[in-house]
Amino acid sequence: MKLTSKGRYAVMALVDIAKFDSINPVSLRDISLRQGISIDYLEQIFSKLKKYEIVKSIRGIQGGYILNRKPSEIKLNNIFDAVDEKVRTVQCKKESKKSCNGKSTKCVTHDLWNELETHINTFFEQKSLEDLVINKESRI
Amino acid sequence: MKLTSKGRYAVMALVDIAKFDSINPVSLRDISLRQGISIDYLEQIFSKLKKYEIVKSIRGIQGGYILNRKPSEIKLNNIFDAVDEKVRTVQCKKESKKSCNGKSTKCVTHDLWNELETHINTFFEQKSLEDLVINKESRI
DNA sequence: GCAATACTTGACTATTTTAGTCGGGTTTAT
DNA sequence: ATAAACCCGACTAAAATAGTCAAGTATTGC
Repeated sequence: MKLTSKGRYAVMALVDIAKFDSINPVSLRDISLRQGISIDYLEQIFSKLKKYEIVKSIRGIQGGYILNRKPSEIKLNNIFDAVDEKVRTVQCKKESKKSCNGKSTKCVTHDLWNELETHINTFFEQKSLEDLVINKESRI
Repeated sequence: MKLTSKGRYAVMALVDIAKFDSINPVSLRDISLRQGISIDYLEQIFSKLKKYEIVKSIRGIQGGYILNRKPSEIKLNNIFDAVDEKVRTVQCKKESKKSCNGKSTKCVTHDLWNELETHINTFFEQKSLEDLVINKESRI
């Protein structure tokens, strides 16, 4: 069980924007410099964040990204959803399908994973970008 | 973010033992047949479970594994710890070390990951093997 | 004793995922 | 025009995962 860097970077980058400027767009170049993440990788990440309407892009010189909503309205689960970093509820293997998708006999662990997923998601749903920004005054 | 099959299999196998027999050892062969997990892979997993004293082994014919503690005393986090499936608190990269391990300026996300880790672990600490066995009466 | 069952150990391998890189665009302010 | 910046899709290296394989050792039942 692990958290991958894509989700981590997404959070870091968004916190960076939230802290740095709430009006003018922030360029990936600046985020890259401040956070030590390659621009190319950031582009991948922001492409997804944009698709999920978490950020808006402004093209051309002086362009960059701005948050599409208030930090308090951007929950961590939105961010993780956007970058495909979801808790993987493991589906049952082909061979054990017969014992799993029947009516009454499901995998023992099936419910457990669902419950766990709910639990973790609840945590993420309650945490917003604002919570992270408020907690840490320091410029990174 | 995901759960790997090693942890999943470990839980499945232990639930299997807990359900099947609390006195006589259960062989990996039987678990393999019931759960559809290869014996070789189960061996790897049980080697770790044994090291962590979650199960006891009985060698020779009619041998197998038995639980070392009552199902109510085997918590999920014990199991995941045993098979190395831990929540990975991502440590900060070398490049950004300077901004992270200083006194007051830590990664924004640093605290977040710690908090998340605690949260997930709490969930696992509260869930025992017994909870899983009770919930599901069906033989898998 | 010996055969069969089952655990023990460690090396090996294939597949998948992750974490990026790279190249060639398009848009827009100045 | 040109430089800054976003856009997009393909590619790749490294690491993790999910297993396999082989050569044991211990125990029991006959």
